[in-house]
Amino acid sequence: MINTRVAVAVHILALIASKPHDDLPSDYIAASVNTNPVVIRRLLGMLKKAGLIQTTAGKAGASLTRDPADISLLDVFHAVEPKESLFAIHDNPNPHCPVGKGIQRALDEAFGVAQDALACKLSSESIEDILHQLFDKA
Amino acid sequence: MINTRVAVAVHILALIASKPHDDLPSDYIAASVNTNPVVIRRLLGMLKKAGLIQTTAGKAGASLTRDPADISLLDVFHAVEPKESLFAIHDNPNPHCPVGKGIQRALDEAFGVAQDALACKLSSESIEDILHQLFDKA
DNA sequence: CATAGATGTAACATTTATAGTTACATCTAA
DNA sequence: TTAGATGTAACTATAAATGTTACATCTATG
Repeated sequence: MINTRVAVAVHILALIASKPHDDLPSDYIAASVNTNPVVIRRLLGMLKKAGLIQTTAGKAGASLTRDPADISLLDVFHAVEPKESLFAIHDNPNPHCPVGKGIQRALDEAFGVAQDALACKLSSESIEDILHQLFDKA
Repeated sequence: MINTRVAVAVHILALIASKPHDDLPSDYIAASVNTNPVVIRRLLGMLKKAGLIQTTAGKAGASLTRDPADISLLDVFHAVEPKESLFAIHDNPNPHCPVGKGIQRALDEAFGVAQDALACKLSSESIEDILHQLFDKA
């Protein structure tokens, strides 16, 4: 199971996007997410490093660097998840066994195909889509 | 990142499929995977519970219950990964915040789409495909 | 310019999942 | 009967995720 960072980061970005004219302190965001403000600031740091938001030390609030429609869930995923492989593969299979020798490459290939499909879908969903889900009455 | 159980389980099944006439003891499989035999037996237990293999207590070896072409990586995934959701979602977002109130449902929806795409690809790859990757010369 | 309130970040604590290990009851087959 | 397996419980070790405390530093304002 993938950690909650992706979910929380989307929550944060949706919150910022939903109040573009307010400066939301990390305490406020933390109250919405229901966690510690430092957890929020850590994630804001990662989102900033990924270029998705802008902040100023000492000054409350964070702002999106681009339109919510142009921030995909894949962007968010990559911002908060450093590992490039979704599936872990065991180390040091026996190189003297025909299966052990080639299994890592075979798994890389097979898992890669699946991961690409996941990434493709994530790249087609945006923060704006999340906002619509949140606020558009069915 | 997803645990190594899926990778190891595929390794195990490929090994069994590659030697259909041998009874491979868990010690042998463990030597190929490079881990402890009990780890292998645990995974064999899960694969058996999922109906992918057959074993007999006290008797060496496990056999596939169906053709390698009919065992998909999605089957393996579900056999060793009990959680139905790939992405974790944080608990107890603030219900008094408009974003907090609806975020879980929105994320469920968004992540579900991506997870379905992943599952689709995994279901289209079989143990037989892995064997081909391992043994067919390019 | 002092100060209240914010960010940025290090350091530590807690919890949980994963993986490895030991031990042993039980079964199979020779 | 006995050697060699499986099945499984129980314990250990390790790592990752999350929560928390503390504090340096910055911003804006009276």
